[in-house]
Amino acid sequence: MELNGTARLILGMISLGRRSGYEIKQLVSRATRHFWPVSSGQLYPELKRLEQRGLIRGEESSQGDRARVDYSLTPDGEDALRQWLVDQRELGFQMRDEAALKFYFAGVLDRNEVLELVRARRRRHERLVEETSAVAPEWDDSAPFRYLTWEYGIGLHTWIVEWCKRTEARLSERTPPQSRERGKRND
Amino acid sequence: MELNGTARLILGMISLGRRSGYEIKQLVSRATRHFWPVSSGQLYPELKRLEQRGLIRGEESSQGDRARVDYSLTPDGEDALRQWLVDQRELGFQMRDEAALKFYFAGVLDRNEVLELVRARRRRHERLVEETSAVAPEWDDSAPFRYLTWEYGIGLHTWIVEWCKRTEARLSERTPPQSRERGKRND
DNA sequence: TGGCTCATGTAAGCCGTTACATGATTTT
DNA sequence: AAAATCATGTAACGGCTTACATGAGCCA
Repeated sequence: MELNGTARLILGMISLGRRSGYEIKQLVSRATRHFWPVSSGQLYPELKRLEQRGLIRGEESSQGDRARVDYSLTPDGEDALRQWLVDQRELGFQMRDEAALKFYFAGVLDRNEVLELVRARRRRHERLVEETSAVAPEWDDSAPFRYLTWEYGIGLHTWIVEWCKRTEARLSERTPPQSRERGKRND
Repeated sequence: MELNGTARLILGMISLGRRSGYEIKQLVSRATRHFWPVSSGQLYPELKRLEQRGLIRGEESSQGDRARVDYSLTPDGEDALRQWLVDQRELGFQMRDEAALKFYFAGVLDRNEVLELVRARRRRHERLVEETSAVAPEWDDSAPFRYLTWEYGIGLHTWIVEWCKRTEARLSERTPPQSRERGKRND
């Protein structure tokens, strides 16, 4: 009973209340996008597969207006979700951070180029903080996890912004513009 | 002249000095693994491709002992690397954080299960901090980026550990063990 | 001699992104 | 009337992981 990433997301999202594929996408873009993205190319086929496996059930909910299908968890689906949530195996964690990689190789660059790189990195996370701030959920005593997750996102990216500021300062105060020639190696 | 993720990594790694595939893997596992991983299944074929594209050049360097190939950048390779480094397009950034996703859906769990989840998350990042601490590079005035990147990793994961501690405290101090029945929805 | 590290690969398969397609309905 | 949003998909492709394979030297 293995669930891929998209399946986990779907089951979880539906456990928050019956939802259509489209609504899941919206909620993802407001809430989990930055630590668990999904694309329609993955979402809709996976909804079909989960229905065939009997973990979710879809019903037409087009009340007069647009055609659409709302899904809800079956008992098997609730079990599968729970099983995953309490699964003791190692929690997956991966990051792909192009700015960090570039920075690691920044020895090839001159001082201004490095600074520009760090500034771009800072802007990126400032934007992430802004975007996240814009979708603040209201506090709900019975469901604190949305809010705490939102706070986590804000805090994490704010920390990165601060790191960028400190690094910019350190790189700026460092001696004269010693632009090391290109191609020079240092093993 | 597009470079995929692995190609960027390879060019950068080789710019730090001529290296074999195996050495690149080692350096990755010590330095970039957490924000830019690579597997041999991707690495070795990509080395061949980059050589065919004329961006790197490999020579046998088996001095008596084992067979191995050391690669160095060609002028075209240096250009390609530089082009990527100063490229102004949006810097890629993605995270896949299973613990964060589980936490978002933690309404399904009872209080102790949530606490266990957060603790597992904390342990994960404590381990990351330890692992990173274990591979501290020495400071090098002419190449500060390795060190600064290392520090970044330590700082980031430490921040996450602290967030977990705060969250554990908040969840613990919160009222009596109100284990909400399963299956209950809150839309 | 058995196991570990060095060193380089291949094959299968999943997973996910991108881009495209369609059509209805609401808004400007 | 045009444009944006709602809503659901499909096809192609790339990238990456996993697992396996091989063989040579090193160390106990």
